[in-house]
Order: sequence, then C-alpha cells, then structure tokens
Amino acid sequence: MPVHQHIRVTADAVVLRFSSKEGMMVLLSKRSIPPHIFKWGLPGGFVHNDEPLEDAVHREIRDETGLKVNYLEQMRTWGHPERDPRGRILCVAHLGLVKPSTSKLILGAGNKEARWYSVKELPATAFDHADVIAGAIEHLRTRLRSEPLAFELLDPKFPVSELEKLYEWVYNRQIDRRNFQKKMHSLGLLSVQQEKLKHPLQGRPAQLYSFNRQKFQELKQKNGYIEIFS
Amino acid sequence: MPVHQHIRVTADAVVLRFSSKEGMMVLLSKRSIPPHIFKWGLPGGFVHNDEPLEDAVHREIRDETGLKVNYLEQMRTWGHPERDPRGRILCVAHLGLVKPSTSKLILGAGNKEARWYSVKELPATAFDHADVIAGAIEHLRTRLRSEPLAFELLDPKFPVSELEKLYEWVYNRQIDRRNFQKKMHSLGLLSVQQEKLKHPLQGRPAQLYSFNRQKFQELKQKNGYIEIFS
DNA sequence: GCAAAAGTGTTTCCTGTACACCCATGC
DNA sequence: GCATGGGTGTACAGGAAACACTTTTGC
Repeated sequence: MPVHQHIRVTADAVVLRFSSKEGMMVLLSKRSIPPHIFKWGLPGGFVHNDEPLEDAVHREIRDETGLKVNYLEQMRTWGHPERDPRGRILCVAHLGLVKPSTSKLILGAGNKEARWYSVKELPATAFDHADVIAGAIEHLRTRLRSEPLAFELLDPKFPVSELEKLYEWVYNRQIDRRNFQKKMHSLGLLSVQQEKLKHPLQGRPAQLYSFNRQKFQELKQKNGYIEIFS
Repeated sequence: MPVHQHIRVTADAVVLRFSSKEGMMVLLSKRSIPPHIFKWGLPGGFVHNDEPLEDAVHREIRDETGLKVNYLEQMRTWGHPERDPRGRILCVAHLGLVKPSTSKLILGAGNKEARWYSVKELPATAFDHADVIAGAIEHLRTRLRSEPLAFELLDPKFPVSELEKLYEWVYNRQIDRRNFQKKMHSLGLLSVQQEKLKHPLQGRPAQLYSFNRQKFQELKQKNGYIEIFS
C-alpha cells in the first residue's frame, strides 16, 4: 500500500484582517499558473518533505505577499479526491490572523499578485477555497467564544469599540455597548493604557486598552474554561 | 516542487466508548510489523489514492476490529517531520464514537490483535499516538459543551445518570444530579421513553430517555448556539 | 452650538447553584 | 426492612439584558 500511495499535500492559510471600517478581509493571491489560472486562491503551496506544516504556511505567505502573520493555527484538512484536477492533493488549511497595523503587503518581483478582499465580496476563487474561507469564519465563530483570538486581529492598543465591532461582525448581530464593556471589564482582560485614540475622525477620543494575557491565563487555569462571549 | 514531494498520509482514529462502570475506553490495535512492532497503536493506515479520508478510516477500523463506528469526525492533522521513523508521514486524526451496545470487537483471521483500553491506563503506544489520544479528550471537552456528541456515546435509550456520568468523566468534576436534570429537561433535548431500565443492579429502575435531535436542530437554528453544559 | 462617538449606572429577570427528602426496587 | 440508586422542588445569588443621559472632541 504505502509504495503505491501518491498523494500530495499543500499547506494553505485563510489570513484574516479586521477593521471596523472595512470589516473582515481575507488575503488572496492571483494564480499565475493552471489549474484555475487567473482565479484568486488562498496563499499556500506544497509542503517540503522535511518541513513542519506551520513553517510551510509561514514560508508561502511570506513568499507570496511579504506578510508575517502574528497568529497561526491549523483548522482542518480538506481531502476530497476530486478537489484538485491535478490529482489527489490534500489541503491542510490554517487560520492566520494579522493586526491592521502590520497588514501591508509587499509584493515581490515575481509574477504573483495579491490583495485583500472583503469576506462578503469574494471574487471567483480557485479549487474549493470558497468553502475553506467559509469554514474559517465558522471556526472563528466557535473559537471567539472562549479563546482570545480577537486580540490577534486588533492592534496592541485598541479602543473597546473596535473589539465590540469585531464580535458584531463575526456573530452578525448588534451588541449593547454598555453590557459588552461591563463584561470585558468584569473579566479583567483589558488593561487601560495611558494614551487615548489620536485623531478620531469625529467624536470623543476613545480610551485605549491592551489585552491582559496573563489575567486570561490565570482565569483559564483556575476555571478550565472562560466564556468571553455568549 | 510537487514532483519532488514525497509525503505519505495515514487516516487514523481515536475510537471511544463510554460506560459509567468502566469509564472512557479507547480502541487500540497491536502492531504486528515494525516500526514499533508489538506496541499498541490507533486503528488506521494509509489512505488509498482515490479514497476520501473518512472512508479510509471506516475501512481501517472495520478491517482491524470489525467495528462500525456510528459517529466520525476529523480532529486535526499531525505532521511533525520526525513523528514516524519511516519518513514523512502525516496523520489525519479522527474521532470515532461508538455506543456501548455496538462495541463488540470481531477480530478477523489476520494477525491483528485489538482491544479496548481505559483512557486512564494506557499501555505503551506507538508513534505520537498518546498525544493524539490526549488531543481527542481535549477535543471532546470542547465539543461536548455545545454539540450533542455525548449521545453518540450512549445507547439509543439511556438513563439520565449515564449522560451525567459521561459529563462528569469528561470534565473531571462532580455534577449536581438535580441541576443537571433540570438543565437537560429545560432544553428539551430528552424524550421520555416507555421503558424503564431493566434489571438495575440495585435501587429503583431508571427512566429511559432518547435524544431529541430534531429539537436540538430547532434550537440551534433559532439561537445559533446552544450551551449544553457549562 | 452642533454633530458624532465614548463613557457610564440601575433595574429587572433569568439562570446557575446549593441543598434534603421521598420513591421504587432487590434481597 | 434495609440498602441502593432514582426522582423531584425551593430559595438565593449572580450574571445577562434592557435601557438614556452626559461627556469630549472637531468643526
């Protein structure tokens, strides 16, 4: 059996970026070779023989877009025999998160083209990548309830409203500002920063906070589970 | 790159069975060939070129143990380059659940030996399979909070106490019987059955229930999320 | 002073939790 | 009748949800 097996493996990533202004954006790169030439696909590619899966994802993202994601986790493996016309190719899909301030793309001299697309307005995508993106959003919906992944999508210092709008986007519903703040403060996950938001477009400048990761770890250790959002 | 890639893929399963008497048991099969000959490993093996991953798992479990799992889902892919001495081999790990009444092993004429082991008293295991089993329990801990996987581990008709003890095992803490029943009944997930438990070892015979899957789907559709257990 | 967004407190209701007694059966 | 596990109700506390007005800034 093993000698006859011929299955190839790619490591791909749904890299997300969020801002209240633009909503959730996903990083796509334009394919320059068949199959699905000129369609948009997830950054990723074939894993090297001696390379850990996560390393492969980091490498491919860097090579295709110059980006360095600050958070990466595996989601699931897509393995339908017919998902790739070139033969049997598994896709080990990952979720990558970047902060708005570090999401500038640096496109190399190569012929790759890459850009951010709104998750709500995707172009024609290659392979089953639209399914993978949908799976990533669903994955986020599950994880954001109890894991501090939201903070990986925000700058190190952020106003509470930005956190709130991220949750509103992910769960597609309105959240009461007062109750949300109360919950976050009662959990103790937010540390007040000296600064306030500079140059708000309009209105009163917002207090900035940072994520108190140590407090989160303490709570998790003590209770085993933390409901951040219900 | 693709032409030089040489990575093989196995589909393996952590198959679990639960009873209040024996606790959580995992299905292991004794390896009859190197590497790790005579150690105990998860049922699984190399995926066929044109075979979906889940089919491969079902096939391997059936071939090695005669068992038909009634629930199967993918967990995650283990891909450390050094995890298998034979070369680069990915393990797409799955979670399989069987009901106590359908967990009898049928060992074929082959030289495979298989048996149930208590998750709390594992023998020496092959590869990184101990990690995979630990990951499966952690996976259960996450999923049982909001998904009705517990019912896949119980017979079609079960006493509430069995459901409760399953949760007690998974979360490793005591649960108040009255509050647990109240919660389950208020959710409406349990349908009363005509029968009561026959021949209880001692004490009053328990009322049997079945899982009301339709009600669960309704709730999930309406609220998007159901907290079964906190 | 007006428009825009940020900050804040109280009441109500519901849900989680703690807790103890009676019931049905086998022996 | 006794041992064993099953079934049930109440009271309290804490968290979730609903809800409106004041504050700070830019223009």
